[in-house]
Amino acid sequence: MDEGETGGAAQSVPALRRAVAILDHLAECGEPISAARLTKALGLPKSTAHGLLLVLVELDLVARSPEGLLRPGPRSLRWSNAFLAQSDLVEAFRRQVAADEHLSDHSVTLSVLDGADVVYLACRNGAAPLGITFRIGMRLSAPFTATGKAMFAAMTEADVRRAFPSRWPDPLTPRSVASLDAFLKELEATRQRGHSVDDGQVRLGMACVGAAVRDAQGLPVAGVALSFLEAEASAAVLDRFGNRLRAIAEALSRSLGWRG
Amino acid sequence: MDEGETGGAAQSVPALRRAVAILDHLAECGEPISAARLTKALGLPKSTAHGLLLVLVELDLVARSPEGLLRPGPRSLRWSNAFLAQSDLVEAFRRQVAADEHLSDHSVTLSVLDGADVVYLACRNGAAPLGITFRIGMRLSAPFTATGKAMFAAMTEADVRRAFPSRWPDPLTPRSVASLDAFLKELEATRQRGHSVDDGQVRLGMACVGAAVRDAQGLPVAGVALSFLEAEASAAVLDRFGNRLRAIAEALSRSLGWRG
DNA sequence: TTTCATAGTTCAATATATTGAACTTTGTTC
DNA sequence: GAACAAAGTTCAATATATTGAACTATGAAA
Repeated sequence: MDEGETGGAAQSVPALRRAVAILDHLAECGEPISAARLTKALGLPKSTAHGLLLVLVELDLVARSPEGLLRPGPRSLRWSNAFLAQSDLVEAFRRQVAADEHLSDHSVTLSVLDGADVVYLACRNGAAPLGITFRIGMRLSAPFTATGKAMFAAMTEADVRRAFPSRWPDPLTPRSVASLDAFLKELEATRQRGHSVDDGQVRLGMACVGAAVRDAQGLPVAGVALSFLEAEASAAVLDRFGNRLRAIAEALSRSLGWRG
Repeated sequence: MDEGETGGAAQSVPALRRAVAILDHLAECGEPISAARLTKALGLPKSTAHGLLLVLVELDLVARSPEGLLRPGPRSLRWSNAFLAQSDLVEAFRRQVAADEHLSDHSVTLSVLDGADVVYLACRNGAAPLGITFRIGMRLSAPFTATGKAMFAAMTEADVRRAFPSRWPDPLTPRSVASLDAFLKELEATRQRGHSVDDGQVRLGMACVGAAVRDAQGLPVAGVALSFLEAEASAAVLDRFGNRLRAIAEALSRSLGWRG
């Protein structure tokens, strides 16, 4: 999901770009925000924002409270549901997870990289009170997650460096890997081990193992992970489930045409 | 989620409206489609569609395959996740379902009405092989679903008739209620019974009970339902869980400010 | 290979969206 | 209640998006 180039004649469609910027901002904000704050934050002319927001509200992309506060509306649900329904990867993951009884008590997730974040595309939450519930569409800083680590471990160092051109993401816990250099060392260990490990980098008390899913060209296009309470995550357990996960990742990779 | 009015000065923002129409069509289509077919289906000028699609692809709202086929892209995930994260109703449902051990083996769903469909906002799928997996964002014709029946039973006959001005939705199974008049009779039975019942109208072999969630004004804003294999859905079971569900719907309604 | 139809791409004249400025409404302070 | 600042709304001149027509590329049929 790179910042793509338009190719050929440059197209602008500024209304659409601004609508997307508005929706992204509302999503990142995490709480309702006034039109004035939104307009200032995005540097839009008042009139433009006014017109755009009227239509965004009409189209159910934005919801306006009686007090005039704005938050995302429900329209995007139909598109995101359609995206997931038409994803071969998600379908393969859902099938694989439904069929695997070894994983039944644990949280299993599938995510992809989007810039410096992972985005969760499918989640099967287990019963353990991890203190975190994975949600489809949820984003986390990639270097701290088992899925992110697994995907980056399958890339060149140059590609990893390119993903983090400026400041390192804010840590999620005191255990979150603190720098790019330390991250590169972890990735080497991940490659040696065959699967990735998050030992409390996303959430204290939670441990995860992860593995990368590859496409037909061998590029890492997704990561799968399994999460545990830290108390049950002995080295033997992590290894056992790490291997299980690698097998799943391989099965998914093969369904995407990988022939490694 | 009515077709809202713009209020005040009419705003057009046609690029945005057309982008939304494109995304809706891709979502409804259910499979990848060529730009030419999409353009013809929506009656757009070729040039306009061309430009819009270039930008939609650039913004990750649409994905284009190497063969030029179009399908929804991943961008909407962040907005739909934000919408769900900021919904008091969804939050209350998630909390309620997580806390209720009576429901643990069954599929529990929360949906809202959108025109003649219900849209699922939250789903906790159980272990039973219902032959259907509820997904967030998924839509079904409302009259056949337990949640739809529950919501319509809490409306006036005029409002129900207004929701179905033209042809009756295509049945999902041979048991799907066949007409508006038959539906109105079902709604009367639902009101008498206190909860709704779908006895194979969505999927043969699956039975559901449902109840409506009301807002502070007493209007039905959502429905909750519990699904079973038909083989386990004796009248006693349906009644027991119907009552359980009504209690859940009441708790949710109260969290939305209902004081009935 | 040629022909033809369809799909995709480019471009500038025309249509209309954008937005600065003015106005109105709302909320706060004195 | 008056004064003031900020938020929200309107409107037409200006900027630019839209799109018909022309062109290019692709695929199928003969």
